[in-house]
Amino acid sequence: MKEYDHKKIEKKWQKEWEKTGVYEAKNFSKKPKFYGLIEFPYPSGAGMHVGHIRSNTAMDIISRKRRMEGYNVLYPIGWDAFGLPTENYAIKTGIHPIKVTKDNTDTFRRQLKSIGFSFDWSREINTTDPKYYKWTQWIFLQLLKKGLAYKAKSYINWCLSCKIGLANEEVVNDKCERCGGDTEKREKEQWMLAITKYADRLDKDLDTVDYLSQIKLGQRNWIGRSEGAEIDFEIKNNNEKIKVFTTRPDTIFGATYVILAPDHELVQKLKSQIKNWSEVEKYIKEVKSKTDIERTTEDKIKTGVELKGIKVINPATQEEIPIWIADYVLASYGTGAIMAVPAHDERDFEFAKKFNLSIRKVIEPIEYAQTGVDAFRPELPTKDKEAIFAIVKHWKEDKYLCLKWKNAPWNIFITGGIENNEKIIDSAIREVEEESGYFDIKKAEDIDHVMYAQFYHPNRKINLKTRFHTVYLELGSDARKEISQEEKDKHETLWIPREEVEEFINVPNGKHAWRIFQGLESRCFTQDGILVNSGKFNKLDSKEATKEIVKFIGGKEKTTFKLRDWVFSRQRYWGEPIPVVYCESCKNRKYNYILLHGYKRQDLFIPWLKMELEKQGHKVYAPLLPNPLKPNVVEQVEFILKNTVLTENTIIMGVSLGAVVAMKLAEKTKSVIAKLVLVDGFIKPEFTDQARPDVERSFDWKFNFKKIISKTKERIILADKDFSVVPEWQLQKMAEIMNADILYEKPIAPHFQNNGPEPEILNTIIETGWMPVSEKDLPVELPKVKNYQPTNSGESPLANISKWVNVKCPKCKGKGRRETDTMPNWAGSSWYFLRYVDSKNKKEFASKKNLKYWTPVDWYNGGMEHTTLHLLYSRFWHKFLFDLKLVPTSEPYQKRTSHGMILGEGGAKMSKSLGNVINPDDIVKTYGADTLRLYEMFMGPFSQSVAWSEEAIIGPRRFLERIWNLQSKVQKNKKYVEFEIEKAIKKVSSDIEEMKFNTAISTLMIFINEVGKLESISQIAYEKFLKILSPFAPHIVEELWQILGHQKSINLEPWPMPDLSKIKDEEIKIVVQVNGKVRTEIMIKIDDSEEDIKKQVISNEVVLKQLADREVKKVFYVKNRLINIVV
RNA sequence: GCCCGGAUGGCGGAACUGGUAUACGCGCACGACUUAAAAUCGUGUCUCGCAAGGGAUGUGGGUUCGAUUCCCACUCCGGGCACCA
Repeated sequence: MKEYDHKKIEKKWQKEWEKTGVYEAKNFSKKPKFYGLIEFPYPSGAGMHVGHIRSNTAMDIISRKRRMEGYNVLYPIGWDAFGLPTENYAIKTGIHPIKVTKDNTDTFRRQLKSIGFSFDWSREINTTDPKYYKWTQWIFLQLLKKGLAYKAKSYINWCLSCKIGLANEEVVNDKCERCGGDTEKREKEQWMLAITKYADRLDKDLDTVDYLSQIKLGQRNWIGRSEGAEIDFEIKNNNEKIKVFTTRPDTIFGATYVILAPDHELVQKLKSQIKNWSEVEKYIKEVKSKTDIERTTEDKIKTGVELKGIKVINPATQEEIPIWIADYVLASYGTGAIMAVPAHDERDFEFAKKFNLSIRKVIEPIEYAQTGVDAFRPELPTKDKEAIFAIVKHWKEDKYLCLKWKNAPWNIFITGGIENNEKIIDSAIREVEEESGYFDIKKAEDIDHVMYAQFYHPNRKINLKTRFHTVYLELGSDARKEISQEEKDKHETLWIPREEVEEFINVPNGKHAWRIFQGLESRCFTQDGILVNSGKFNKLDSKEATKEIVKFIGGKEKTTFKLRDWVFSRQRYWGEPIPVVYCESCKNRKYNYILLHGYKRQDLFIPWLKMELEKQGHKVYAPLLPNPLKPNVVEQVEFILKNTVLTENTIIMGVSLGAVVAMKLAEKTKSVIAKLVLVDGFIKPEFTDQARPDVERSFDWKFNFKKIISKTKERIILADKDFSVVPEWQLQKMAEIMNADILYEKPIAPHFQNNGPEPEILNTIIETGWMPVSEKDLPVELPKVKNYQPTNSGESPLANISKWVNVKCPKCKGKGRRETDTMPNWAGSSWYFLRYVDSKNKKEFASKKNLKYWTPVDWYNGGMEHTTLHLLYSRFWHKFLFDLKLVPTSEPYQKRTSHGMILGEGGAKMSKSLGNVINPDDIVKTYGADTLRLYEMFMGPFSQSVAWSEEAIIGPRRFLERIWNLQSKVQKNKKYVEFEIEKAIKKVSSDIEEMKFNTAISTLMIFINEVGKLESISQIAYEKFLKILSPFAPHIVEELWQILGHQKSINLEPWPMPDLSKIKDEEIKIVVQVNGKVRTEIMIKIDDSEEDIKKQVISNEVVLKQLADREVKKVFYVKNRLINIVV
């Protein structure tokens, strides 16, 4: 027997696998498919981190097991190579990022190969390869076409000394991470992606996937769905309204002022009416200059300024209330304005206290007893009652009078009902006298704390819904009357010292009242409760009241999200160029618009659009069409043709039936026209309102779509997603046969009938000047630059290359200017898993056939740090591609798990500066890849962070050596240790599925320890063992497999199924407990009856001794496990 | 401040769904082999106690015949978020 020489063995098998291509996935196969995915690495200059190996090995183990289980497995690899570190390195050294990337990926590739991962290297991808990013750019263009990519002003972090824009992660405590200098926020036009349009689905569809629960939670928190209402507050003596978003419409009667975000657009609009404008302006300036840190930490104390001279009307109370601006209200969330309800919101409460604003209570707390003997009994009637809670102080000591009830589980203060017309304080004094006998009251005070309780009263046998007023009483002396026997039977009275009261009181309401009384709890009550001071809504609970009140004040139920649109621009070099060209002349080109209304005159739609377009210098023809109430399409088409001329400068936009007229016009026009825009249009009459047969009969409903296409340069279909009259499939068919772009939107008013601007309509027809590069000209390749430093103006270094920047406009062929921003790192990684299924495709990002076969990803493992952003972004892109029918599923990943980090020795993060970085190459050299793999899987639970240990790695190495040495003990004819091996197979199989690799390995070790004690081992058992070890340590296993005389790779062997019948023991050991303490063990026959076992145990010597003469009260038997005797 | 994890021997950790706490590995100690050392193999290794027995899973309480596991309160460590109406 040779010695275990890991270097030789590992190299030998890595070569062999590469030669035979055993790990290459076959597109299409009769076998079931399995797609396992790891996050593709960023090839940094530091080389591979041992953490990469941990997660790669885990998926490798699963993939290898799946292959042996008969799956066609895809386990691909590639490089996420765009990004800052490489660019910063290029800035420092002047070496081209392409070269840096090439060197780094070469290192990574060599390192990954040295560990023996079963990647399909034939599908390797690289996000910086133009053949790859061509498709990243292509997806961006699709987003642009659908209106999901747009340019907007947004803030970037700007380093004053480096003079470059910084990513959020480069700003640490408001300082530049590179130079330590100051940073500020600068406004810049940036590309944005409208991920918020997918917020709802990104949230809801989490129900359909198998992600770890923390991951789902992380996603949900990030999306931040919150349901509430939008409510208008009218400004007095002005036509403006303040739109407010609130999740608590039930508290509106308590809204005593309104706050706008300092940068809310209304603030500027109201300037002329604001009497203290200079003060307001000063405040707005101050807020702008504050950094995030100042805003969020130092400034927990709230600041703000009243807008003097204007008031708004509270729509519920009709009161005039003041308007403030304050920076704790964010312009970016909800509507950028709130109604402040200081009595029921902590922040508003704090603000109101500071500025002396009025606080009005409109919700009183309620406690529902749900368990215990006083639980509410729905079958019994409920009585409403007013009552008191009396906190009574001792005449001398700091003690308080409490009652311990005898028939109910209550430790509580004195309570009692208020009788007719009785004053609250009088009622408290009377109750104290009745229940305790004390009557010398020195001081009495209503502390103005009211709360409800709904519970069952065991003495009175009814449900009560009681409103408790809290009263404080102080006794003057111990003077006490005799109390009735009836009271004595109900409860005992106790004096409890102040410190013990909170612990003693066991009714939540009582505890709450006490804490309020002690000043331990804020008087601001933020939960749901019962309404007061709310007019006709009094006595309703929050849930009921919310709906009613929204209806009453004409508000709108609305869901908002914390999620913000995705800032997609980077002023950097090393990223995908954004494939658009800016064309000034296209932006400024003036058109002749023809706007066509639908059935009846559409006053709501046309006027604002006409105004808007004319303001921009376009000519607009928007006639009232003949017979709008009995419309005839043919007649209307002729009317237009008679009254105006169609030229190549004409844009026709039709709404509803107007869209039909528009199509017919396009068919009839002599000159080609610029654009045809169809808003909620249709091509079949049965989808018009059935009450309008005249519309149906107005013409033959035949269209010459070929002609329409040839006569229009561009065709756009805009549809209200929720407008039910025209079904989605018809819109899609229209888009298909007219080769039109289709946009689904959620307009402000249904069917776009808002009487003010509908932003989506404007977006569709107003030219921004940003022209998409023609798809056939993709990719827009990154040009070579001399210097990677961003420009002084904050643009990317690309802006300096005039040859690259100055190009023809893709539309008018006039002078154009390329976008010099590049895409963020997240772009290429949002869809890379789709490319793997067809990585060399030149016509599509991946063929539908391959996508259909391989996607979704069955199992995706990655780091916890990527579970919010990367996962969300790629889910968004995937849903978008799904909507375009380009991918077969709406979710990209069926299952997502995550791994813990590997920390340096001692528990600190591995870093160059600490000098605790472990180079995997060294470990592979001294111990071998198999040892490294085993160690990383064995070191701790996979999902948790673990510190590296130089010492502990020897354990797995010794284990492998023991396995190696065991080969001399293998005997063909030996009876095999079936019990041990079958048990191991079962445990290892299930542990791998649960990613419990550490216990799987310990099972393998236990097996080897057991077998090592024997003289020899049967070949059958040894081979089975090698099979279940093979995913963990593939090299040594192949070698031993070959030594045993096998020709074919062990990879091609089937995964062993545990023979459960061999695991079952005839006789087993069970534990005998007396009073829960282990006393002895006995052997029983498996599945012996409880009776038999009891008999055996009772006569057991040890047990008899323990029992002494005590009587056996009870015996608990857990089948085949334990028996507990209670005496 | 909020959210999510975690806390078990000298160390990494194990324990199914509430049923023998400390599997497996490292380290350490002793022994065998050796002239010797390393390697290897064997034995031992939570703690108090001679033993019988008792005590230990961050702390305090609760539920239970029985709690590392469930509930309540708290402490410490790690990660994420930042006034989200």
